Amino acid sequence: MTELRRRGIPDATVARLPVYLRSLVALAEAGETTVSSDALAGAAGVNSAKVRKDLSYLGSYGTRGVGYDVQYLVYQISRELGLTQDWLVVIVGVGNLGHALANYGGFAQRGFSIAALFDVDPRRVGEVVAGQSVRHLDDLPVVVRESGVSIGVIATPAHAAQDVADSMVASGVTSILNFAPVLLTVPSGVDVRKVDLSIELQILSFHEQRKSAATQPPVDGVVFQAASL
Amino acid sequence: MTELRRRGIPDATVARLPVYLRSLVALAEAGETTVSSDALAGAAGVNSAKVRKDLSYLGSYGTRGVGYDVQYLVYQISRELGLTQDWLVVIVGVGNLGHALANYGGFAQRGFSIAALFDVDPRRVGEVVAGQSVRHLDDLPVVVRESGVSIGVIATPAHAAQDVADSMVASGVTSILNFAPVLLTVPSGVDVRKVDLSIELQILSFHEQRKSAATQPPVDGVVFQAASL
DNA sequence: CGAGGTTTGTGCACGCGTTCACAAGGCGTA
DNA sequence: TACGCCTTGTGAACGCGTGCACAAACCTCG
Repeated sequence: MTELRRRGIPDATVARLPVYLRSLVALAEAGETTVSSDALAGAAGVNSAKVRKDLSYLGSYGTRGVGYDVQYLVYQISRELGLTQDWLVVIVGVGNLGHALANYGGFAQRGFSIAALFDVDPRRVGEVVAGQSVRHLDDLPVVVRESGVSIGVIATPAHAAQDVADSMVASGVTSILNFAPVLLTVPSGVDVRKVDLSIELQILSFHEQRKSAATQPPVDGVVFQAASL
Repeated sequence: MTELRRRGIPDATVARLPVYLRSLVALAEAGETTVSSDALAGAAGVNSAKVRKDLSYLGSYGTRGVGYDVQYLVYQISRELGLTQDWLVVIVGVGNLGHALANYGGFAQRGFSIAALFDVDPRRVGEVVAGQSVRHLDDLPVVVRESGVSIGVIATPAHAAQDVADSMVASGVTSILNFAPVLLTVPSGVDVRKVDLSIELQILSFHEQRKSAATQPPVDGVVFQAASL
């Protein structure tokens, strides 16, 4: 922790780097060689000051009066995000979501390789999904250890997620992407990111309700109420 | 705009309310009648001060020295999130992800009903998914208008997403949940939430890289060791 | 070579969210 | 009723992220 000056990249910035990266790749494919912070901001949906400040955390890779070299920036962001190396990923739970994830092209595209797929349902074990034969969850520790898998994706029902996470962590997985609607408990040093479809919809519902409430006055009395659970 | 005191609920709080709700429902099913902010905080994975401050935005629903009534809090949060009414949802794109979303039980469970599924692929139109016959995207405006659909889910490839969003907005959809890896442009008044699997993995990759960088010097010191910390 | 135009990099102020810490208030018991 | 215990509700301080505004730096053109 001595010269970790450059390592102080804010989480908010890290979360935006992949967005910049995607925009930059698109620009590169469109034949653009340089891009200004303003143009990149437009493509990424943020303002230009934020782009410049974010990129400044990586170093001074721009040229005043000109902008940023697209290819070079693609490389620098990729390197910072660790995308210059391949990461091995295991997916546990080959239901509808697991299928979708296994077949999702965006993984391989960014250097994430699916090392193996797992399930506990005997009817699914052996099934071929995305070119891989689904293995039984019991094999997870062996695969993770022997292949050096570091990232695990949990696409199981909620009740199974914690056990799967424990098994992953015990086998050596240090980053987990969790799609199950439960709070995972993991040791410090293990990163967990959560994607919860139901929560996203509920947040939309909140804003949607405010919109309709805005069009008509706030009636005090109990007008109508639906199922209160 | 006079007594809109209660309407100033911070976004960060809104994003946590569904998490509290889920914990509270679980507590209710476990037979708990009251819960302290500390216990709820433990279940939701936050600290108790945050729970109390968040809940205070809804009103003073707790009892000092006792805690919160579980059932009552479930009702209040549900009401605030707009979950006491049913929301109609359309899903566009019935690929792997669309299938997963259509079959995801978490939707109906919280009062979200799938009004219709759409795709443009003639081979998919007519297919029955989750009890619904997939319709052609051309029918979207009619369905949205006639049924009063307010929420749209986009599970299409990136290149089709903006057109779908435009069509949704033109038909009356005012909230969009977007799974396509593109920035959607919509008129003000329309809410968009984005879920991007690839970005989540890249964020994990960033942290994963920092871990490995921390255990060995910048040069080739191949001293690999298991989970420290 | 100098002037003008353009764009980066960043110091600074502002605002939001988090956390602390404690007064206010309810409940049970004697 | 009075006392002690417990938990809420919230004022206030702190820290992080955002956005502004501008100096520094680079390019082009005359």
